[in-house]
Amino acid sequence: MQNKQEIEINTSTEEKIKDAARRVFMKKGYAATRTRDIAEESGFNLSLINYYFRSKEKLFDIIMLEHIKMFASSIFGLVNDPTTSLYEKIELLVSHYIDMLIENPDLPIFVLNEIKENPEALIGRLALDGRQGPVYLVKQWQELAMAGKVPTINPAHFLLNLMSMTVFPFIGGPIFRNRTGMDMATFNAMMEERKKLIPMWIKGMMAV
Amino acid sequence: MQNKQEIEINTSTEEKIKDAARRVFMKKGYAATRTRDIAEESGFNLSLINYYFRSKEKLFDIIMLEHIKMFASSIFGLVNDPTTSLYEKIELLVSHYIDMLIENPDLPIFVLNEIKENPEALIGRLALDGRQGPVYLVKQWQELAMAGKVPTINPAHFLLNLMSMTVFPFIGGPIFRNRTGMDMATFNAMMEERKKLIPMWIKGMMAV
DNA sequence: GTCTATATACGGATAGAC
DNA sequence: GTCTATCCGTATATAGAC
Repeated sequence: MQNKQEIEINTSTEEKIKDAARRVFMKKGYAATRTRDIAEESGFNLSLINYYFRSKEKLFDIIMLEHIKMFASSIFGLVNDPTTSLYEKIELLVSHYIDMLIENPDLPIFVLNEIKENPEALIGRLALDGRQGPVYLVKQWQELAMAGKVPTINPAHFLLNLMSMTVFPFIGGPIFRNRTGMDMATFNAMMEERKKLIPMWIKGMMAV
Repeated sequence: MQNKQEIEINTSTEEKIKDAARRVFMKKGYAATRTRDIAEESGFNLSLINYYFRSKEKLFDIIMLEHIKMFASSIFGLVNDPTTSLYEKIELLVSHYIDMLIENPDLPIFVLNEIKENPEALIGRLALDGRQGPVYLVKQWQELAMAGKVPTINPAHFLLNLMSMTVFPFIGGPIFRNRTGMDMATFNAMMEERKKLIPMWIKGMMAV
């Protein structure tokens, strides 16, 4: 009787509420979300949110932590893989992020916005999850730099460009689609194209 | 007596409340902002907000409209100037935006986030302000394309890249600075560098 | 125009029945 | 575990004095 409920997978009430909360928080942000919205979205009663999660804030914390992990830690293995070249890493990074962003287009603006509103509480966790120690990707860059195979400008520019070109189209997506009259399917196809284009452009920038 | 107050410039109570509201809304977003915060920030009494603006929402609308205009309409003349080349337009655009973003680093995430939460209400206005009719910048691009001087991929990619590389560093700025331990002055200096780098990179991408 | 005091509504959280 | 009913703090908005 007691261990029966431990076996349950993703259809438990608790999990359903979390799923609903994820959707509502993502759409409206923390402050604009009412626990009543989450209850309605989940199909369960308002009081169950407090029964399972104590408070709106605790529920939000759990979900936010999951998102931050999704953003950061999933790429840890990738950038530390000694068997792939720097260029291959760039290709894999871009491809990985674009896949994730097509699935969750609202994720970046949600995370970045909540971090902006509450930096102390959230950036600390993000750092925790970034793991310490040297990243293999950085080593590879430094080797290229010493060999004079890479421009002398601050390498952070390239990292910024990589993230910019990958992530920003999703953040500006709603406006962009509105201004160009582009539908979602065409937009996503364009993002798929960018999996190959972005590494190519970055490569071009990095050529001395 | 009646026309005296028309001459007042930016030090009226109304304007001070608007300034305060701009700051608080920008920092916390619409939902998380309390009219009390605005009152406190302005140095005036809570009730004056309703006296001058009827409601929190109306005050927000006014400010948001100003921001959207700032974003969109200030570049109208620039992209329609027949006397500058396409490349010069890119340089001017990047330079213009980076200046604005150094002044108002929180502006993009604020505007993009509020638009995401309330697209119907806000995107319509943005379109209004975008003015109709052909943009000279687009004509110049098409001429280059017909002359085969530009790659065959969707030109929207370049527009996206331009905006991405210009705007995104400010959106991701807090995280970026935290991860790299970079201070604000160094960050801004890096953004200044990008005024020259971004047009150069875009030019490289556009070469066939 | 600007303030104090207050009406009114809303949202998070809990008590308690089932 | 899940529901109904309700409490209570907080936030917007307004009435009315000065």
